[in-house]
Amino acid sequence: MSEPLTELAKRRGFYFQSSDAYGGASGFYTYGPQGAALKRNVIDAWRERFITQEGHMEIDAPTVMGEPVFEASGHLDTFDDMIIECPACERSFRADHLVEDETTIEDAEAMSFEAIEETIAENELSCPSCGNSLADVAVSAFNLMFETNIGPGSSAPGYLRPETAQGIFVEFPQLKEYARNQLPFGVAQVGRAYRNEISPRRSIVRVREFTQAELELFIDPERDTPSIDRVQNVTVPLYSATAQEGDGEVVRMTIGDAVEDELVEEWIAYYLAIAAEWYESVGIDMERFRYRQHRPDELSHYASDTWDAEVSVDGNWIELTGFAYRGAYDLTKHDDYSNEEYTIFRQYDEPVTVEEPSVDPEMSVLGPEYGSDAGKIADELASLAESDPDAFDAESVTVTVDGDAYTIATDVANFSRTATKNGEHITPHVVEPSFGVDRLLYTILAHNYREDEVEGERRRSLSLPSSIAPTTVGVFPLMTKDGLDDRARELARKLRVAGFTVTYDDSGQIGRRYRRQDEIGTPFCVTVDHESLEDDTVTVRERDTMAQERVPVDALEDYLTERT
RNA sequence: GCGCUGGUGGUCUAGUGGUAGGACAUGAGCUUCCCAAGCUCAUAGCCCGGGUUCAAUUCCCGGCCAGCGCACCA
Repeated sequence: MSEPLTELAKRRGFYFQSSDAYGGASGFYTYGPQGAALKRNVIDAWRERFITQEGHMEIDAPTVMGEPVFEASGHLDTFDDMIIECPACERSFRADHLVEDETTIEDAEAMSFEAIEETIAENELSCPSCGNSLADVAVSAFNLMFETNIGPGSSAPGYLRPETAQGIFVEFPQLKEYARNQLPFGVAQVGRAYRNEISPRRSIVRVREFTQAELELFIDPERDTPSIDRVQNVTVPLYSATAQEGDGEVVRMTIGDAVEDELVEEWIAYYLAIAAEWYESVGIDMERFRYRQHRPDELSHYASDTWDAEVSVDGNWIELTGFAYRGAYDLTKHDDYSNEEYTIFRQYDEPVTVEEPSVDPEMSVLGPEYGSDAGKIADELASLAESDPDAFDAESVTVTVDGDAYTIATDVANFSRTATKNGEHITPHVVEPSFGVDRLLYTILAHNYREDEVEGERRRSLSLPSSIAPTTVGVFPLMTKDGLDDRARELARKLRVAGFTVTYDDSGQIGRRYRRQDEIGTPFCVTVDHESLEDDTVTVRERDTMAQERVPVDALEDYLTERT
């Protein structure tokens, strides 16, 4: 499997088990110097493509939020699983799924623990695995969210966010101001999220603390369309839901055709296109890459179309990114649960006049005249305008408050049969590409890991793209004498000033130093030798081909810039 | 969470009821060399807790961690 990679990752400082000195903590990893640099470079590349080039904005929200946020988002329910464990075979199952599968109840998730237990007992449900009766077996809770308390005591429970997205949705009312109330606009966030996974697996592929890079694009579903024309010729490998059900296979087709055939929702399609190009640029092997559509049974209840970017590593497909059309779900929920409005005012091209009888009573008349009844009279006038607008054709109208009839002059009521509307409030729809950064790093390492033989010796290297390699250039003196090391140190300093990530190494034989850099994916090594002292040139050695080239020191910066 | 297998320097590993040996890597020195050469020296290890025992890294129990399967997750 991938032991050589895990071994290399630890030995060379990409990532390793966290707090090993205390026995380790399952599902937590520390990125070492190389890993942290690689991660930073990949995230920077992501920002450049998905934020800067798209003209979106980035925010940085807290990782802890209060319970009401997750009540609204649905995570408190959907991440709180009801588990039942069979006493005979000790397998555990989702109790709510069991009830849904075996009875006519369709929404067992909304039931209480007691109700689930009763239902299981009444229907004499048994273990799907061994058939043992599950009646009178207790249902226990397992919440995937890490819980904490905000402030002293337990009156204000909070949770570590299970996804970065809610930090964006929650702040929508403020964020829309920064977008000057104009759709579409995109808000991105790169940050940590936490899930108390039952069993973390496969080193950094499934962990309890991970980094997400998410983009939430807010659109007007009726007016906004993506620039498909700019990406229509991008070819992507699509594994559709229907293909998955039959014997279908991955089909390579252009984004233009995929949208034309209505295989992929057009906004999703746009992101599939730019993401495919981006994945390739950071070193994903596109021969081991596909976009897989969620089948209807795995779609989230709010998503109408979702595609995952998946890669094959060691023969297993792992998910890198989810591209989901989330509709109005998230904003509608927060609109309902909070005190704010999660809508955008969509202005009409032309103001429209609509039939909408209304009154605007002169309270400066009604108030002095009727005292404390004035408010109620105004309310009654409003109802009357709705129920019988024609009544206002007369000189006066009569309304009844608490059994007393009041006759009000029509012009005091300020009746109007029509209203002018300049627009309406709409709830934007959300398109969400959500990247798992740790899995991406794992894949980049796995897809670029090379083993070959050079003169009988095994050579291991990471063929990372220069743009994301932790170190860009290694600078070595051929020998530590005749001032070669001083010259090399000076060159290293100069290149650092020029903005390159440089490592200096004069330890041991030159070949050993090349190999060290090969293992951490450094694309270039520069060697200062005796010739350098005479004509100010150096040897540049390229990682993948091991080819060497003589380059004047003056031209070195340009040489490296062109190739990174 | 359940099951199986495992846990010895930074890495890979040998071995043992009387507290450990190698290789690689790393550091210093010699060598001064364009792809892990050689020599000398050095640094560094039995996952944690309990039990049995005169004595446990070794045997037993529990835990932690890892890989895999189931389940869970996307």
